[in-house]
Amino acid sequence: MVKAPPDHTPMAVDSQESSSFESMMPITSPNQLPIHSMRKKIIQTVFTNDCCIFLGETGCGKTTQIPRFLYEAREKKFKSVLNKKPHRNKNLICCTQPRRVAAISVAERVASEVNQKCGQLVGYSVRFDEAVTRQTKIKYMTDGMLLREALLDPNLRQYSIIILDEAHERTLHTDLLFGIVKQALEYRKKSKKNPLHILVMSATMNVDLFSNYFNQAPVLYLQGRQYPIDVFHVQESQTDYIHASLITLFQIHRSKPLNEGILIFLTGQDEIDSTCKTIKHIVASGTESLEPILVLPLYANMTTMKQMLVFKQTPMNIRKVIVSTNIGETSITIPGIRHVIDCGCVKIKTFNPQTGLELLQVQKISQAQAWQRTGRAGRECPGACYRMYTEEEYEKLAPTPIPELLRCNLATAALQILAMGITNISNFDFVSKPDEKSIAAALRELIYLRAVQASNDNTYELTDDGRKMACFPLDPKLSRCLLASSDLGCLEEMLKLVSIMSVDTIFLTSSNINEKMKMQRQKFTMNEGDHLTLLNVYKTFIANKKTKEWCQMNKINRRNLLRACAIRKQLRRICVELQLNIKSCGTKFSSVRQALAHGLFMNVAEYFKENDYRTINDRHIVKIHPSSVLFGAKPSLVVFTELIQTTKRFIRDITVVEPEWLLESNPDYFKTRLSSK
DNA sequence: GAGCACTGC
Repeated sequence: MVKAPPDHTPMAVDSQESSSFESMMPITSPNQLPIHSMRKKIIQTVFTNDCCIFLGETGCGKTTQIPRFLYEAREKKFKSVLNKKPHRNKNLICCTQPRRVAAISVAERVASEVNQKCGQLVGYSVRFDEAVTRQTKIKYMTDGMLLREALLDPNLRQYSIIILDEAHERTLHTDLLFGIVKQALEYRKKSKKNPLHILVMSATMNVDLFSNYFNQAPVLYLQGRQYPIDVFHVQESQTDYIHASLITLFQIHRSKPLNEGILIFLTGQDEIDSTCKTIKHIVASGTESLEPILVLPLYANMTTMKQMLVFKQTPMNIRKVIVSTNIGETSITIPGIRHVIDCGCVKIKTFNPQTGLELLQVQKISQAQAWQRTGRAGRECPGACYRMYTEEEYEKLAPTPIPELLRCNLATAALQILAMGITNISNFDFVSKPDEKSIAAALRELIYLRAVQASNDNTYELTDDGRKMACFPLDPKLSRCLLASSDLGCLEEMLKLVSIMSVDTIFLTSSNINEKMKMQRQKFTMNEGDHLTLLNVYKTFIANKKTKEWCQMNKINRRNLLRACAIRKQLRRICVELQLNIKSCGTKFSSVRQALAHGLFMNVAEYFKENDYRTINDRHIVKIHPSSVLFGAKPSLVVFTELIQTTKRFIRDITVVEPEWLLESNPDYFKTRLSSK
């Protein structure tokens, strides 16, 4: 059953998979896909095994075609044997995706291929959006959505086939699902009715890891359709990848036809904005007569309108150059790209459980990521990739990125695992097991938050509050804030605040942030700190009918604020279900700050000296982030949402608190820690 | 007086 892996040649990619924007591209008839020649083998492998692994690069059509194959094969079998269809709304086939847009757009595509509307036979389910009816048999969903369902039914009984797609990305949710579906598989095998089949789909890496995890599950290799991509490495190691990228860019620009688009991968907003400026400057300076270039930045914290510019067709006599973060790696597919320039680096957040510090830093990419970037050059036709690192340097890169589960705070994951009735986290069957210290740190945090209590033998159980906290799609610290605000009579305010804290920054930032903009911002400033300031923005946004004009005038990211509104609605519904005390405190904001202190009491810093603060928990010396409204002020005691190290250690989103609040809410914790009093 | 990558429930 196992075939030899294909050569690791440049990947081929087409428009069959991922991203909502691809519907703009010409659709290839699915019958042309090479995967159809393997149909029989695919069906046989899935139905004769509990679990199997399919490997295939993007573009082999596995995401769109395989669920359909399996559905059709099963229908045929049922019709011939029983002459009737399986039960309604059971025996679903689901296929998980790490991203919402992928789940939705693939579902829409497959629905149209069977000449139906989305939500009939083929549907999707993502947060805030669902197209599923009683007729639905094939359901595309985000991995996080299936994880939510697993909290209600850990055995996932409405599914007969579960496909974990894009498993190589090793997202937190997919990794947790590995353990959950494995357990469900064993349970359903024992119960002997309603058998479950698991299918893991991945790019060509981690084969042994996945196969071994599922007791030597068989592996099937799927051939992709390949557009060749030429890969070039620099001859000598580069110290300045931006400079190297610029030189490469202009070499391509001088020698290649203008209709061939160029995609440059860099690491962050500042770097991208300044590089775009430099490119424009070089072209405009006219020291060398160059053909015109349209330079467009691309990163997540831009308005949707600005992001959409990269999809626009460029006139024939202008070169399109996109300078992007790794949002351009998987999330957004840009048409017309023939050349990729890869700086070899990525900005990534890591968490150190020992120190509780989050680090946001530039790191080298993995080999897998290098190929993912390379693949972006050949989505429509042959292309080229220019790597700003030597071949030797490439060989030294880690083969795959570190799974998210191994580099994040595990508190939320631990709470979810406990909520599914698994009392010993260390016994949870992780694909890649996190450090015992990380698990211990997460449990300690949950105990402090009174979500969990230790019973004997290394086992833990949820408290009543913990069960409630697990219902919220939030960091447990924020769930605690909600419960506290219910007691303090300010849940309405906290719902708004927690929702804003769940989205990216609502302020538009750019390098040309001017004084006028700062003045606009100051209108919202509350002296008690950033949290009440954010709440103020939210309220003013609502009072101004959520209009685009108001957002533009105040340099507010409307997309993120609207998202916060949707989150608030969802959280409020959960509060109603949990019968919390939904009240407003009016203008008595001190209760909001007190409720914040109840959830964020592990994030407290006291004034130390000059511009330095010291955290109560681990005695780190930190500074107030310049984006804070309290920057420059020196309150003696604050709580903060986030402690992150970039160039320095910063605390972000800060509120002034009173020592009494802390002592009253968690006397044991603070008795020994607070130096004042 | 610095400047946050990307997902997801």
